[in-house]
Amino acid sequence: MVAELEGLPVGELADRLDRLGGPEARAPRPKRAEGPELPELPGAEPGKVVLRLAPFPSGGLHIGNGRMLFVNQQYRERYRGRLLLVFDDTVGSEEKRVETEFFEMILGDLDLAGVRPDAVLYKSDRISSHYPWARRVIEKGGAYVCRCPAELLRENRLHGLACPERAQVPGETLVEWEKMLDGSYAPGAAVLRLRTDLADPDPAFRDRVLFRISDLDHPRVGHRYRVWPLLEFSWAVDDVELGVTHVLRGKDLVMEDRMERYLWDLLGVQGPPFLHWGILRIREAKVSKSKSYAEVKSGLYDGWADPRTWSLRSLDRRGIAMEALREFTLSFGLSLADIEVPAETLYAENRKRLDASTVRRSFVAEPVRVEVDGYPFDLAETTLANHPDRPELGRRAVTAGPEFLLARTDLVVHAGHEVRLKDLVNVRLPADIPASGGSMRATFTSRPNQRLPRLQWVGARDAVPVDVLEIDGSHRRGVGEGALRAARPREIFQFERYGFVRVDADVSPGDEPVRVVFGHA
RNA sequence: GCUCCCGUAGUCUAGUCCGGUCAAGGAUUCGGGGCCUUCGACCCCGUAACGCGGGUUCGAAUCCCGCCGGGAGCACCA
Repeated sequence: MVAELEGLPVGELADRLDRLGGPEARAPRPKRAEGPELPELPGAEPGKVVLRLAPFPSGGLHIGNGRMLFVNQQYRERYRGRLLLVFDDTVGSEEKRVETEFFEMILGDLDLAGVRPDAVLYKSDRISSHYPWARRVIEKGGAYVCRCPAELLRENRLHGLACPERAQVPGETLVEWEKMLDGSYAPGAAVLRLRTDLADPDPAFRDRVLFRISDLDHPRVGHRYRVWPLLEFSWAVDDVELGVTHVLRGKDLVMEDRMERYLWDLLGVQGPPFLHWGILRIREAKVSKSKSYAEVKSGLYDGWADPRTWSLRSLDRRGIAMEALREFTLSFGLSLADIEVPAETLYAENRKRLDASTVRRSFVAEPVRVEVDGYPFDLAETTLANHPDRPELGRRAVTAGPEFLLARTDLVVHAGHEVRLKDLVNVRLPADIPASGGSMRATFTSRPNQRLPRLQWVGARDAVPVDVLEIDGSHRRGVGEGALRAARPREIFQFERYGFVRVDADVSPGDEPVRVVFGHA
């Protein structure tokens, strides 16, 4: 019997089942719900969770930082925990410098994102408390002072070779460590290295550097310290001293987990567990932080809110709600896979929020002037609904014909055919369409609504120039209906058949052109 | 090269730890239809996936082995 059934197509099997047990045997399967949002944190107790955000102040926050922001925020809310903002402002390097303006900027970005930390701390204030930990590690024989040049150190690490100083006993190391601190060594002349295992299969983990000497001027603490901890060591200290209960960070930092744990084991202290997520990229956002930085600094970009930066503030400027960004970001869970997502997914999330509440306006890009012969005199003006499905959003009066501005691209597509000026009248277009900025004539045909291609129009007598800043940083010139003269800063509109736009924050009523930023279709 | 991580439809994701209820769910995209005087929204329908090869098992997306593919790390940056 079984053998007979095997190999039958599914449909056939279903038929036989129906004959055997009827519909009862094939009850519709219950729909499974969507999965839970984020997994529980190991050992998390409500009210006792302490999380930390650790941005490096070398630029504004961008869309890629969103995951760190919203995941931490989400858990903080779930467990009613504390969220510490700890600026990871050790000196950095020549290429990666701490800059004063970014402390304020990041605070602003967090506020924009709706993330309000319970405390704001600076790593640069905590350096002196890292020194005793260094001593303890040295005393345990866990570290040595290495005077190899950086390149040699790197080379040796790759080949698993020890440098002569690796043989130091703690007493000797302590002496050398003091010399590092008292200025006997120049920057680059000596470092404190962890003693792991040079045969460790992971070359990245072999005798990593714990402290180095730098005399870069720090914007907050100046030259107060010349011996600076590296990220892994500083967090091994601070995650414990600040009472952090869970470390949630991107998987680019997994090796740092191992470093922290190694140090904790060495010193016999207990540290928090780590959770990671993979790298999230937006397909359209080829964000290179250093490129954005350079372009903003050089003035090529329109500041940190330039759409090309994909910074949080640029998304806000485009009318993308941080709440939509949060939903979007959280929808990826804590997957460790590296993913690339089209921006459309974010736009879809935003559109859901915007569509119902956003009023419609008429806008035409790169217009051609069209005079309609035989246009009805009584239709010099009309009123239009602010929203097609929501009468409660009201109506506005608009100036109509006989002179219109229409998009050249629309005209070209329908040249020689009859079209409908949306919500107004039907006209026949000639075969020849002039360049944008030119003028032409069309012929009125009828008034009733017909199933004709619909064209967006702006009445020429009351048109207002509009400048749309596009996502690629270019500016598109066009005209909008007169009602846009009253546009308020940061107001969001849907330009019908064009997309959602947001009025720039520094626009005053009456400004021409009206400057708006394109959000998405 | 070495180490670690990851491979479910076009793109994300749920399911994988604890094998059967997965004839694989959701989102987005795409296609078709409906409705509305937007190419938008909404409603309905549809296309479409367990990387490959072995093994264990009555039974594998799930466990084991091998391969292939992708990513990250190997800084005196964070």
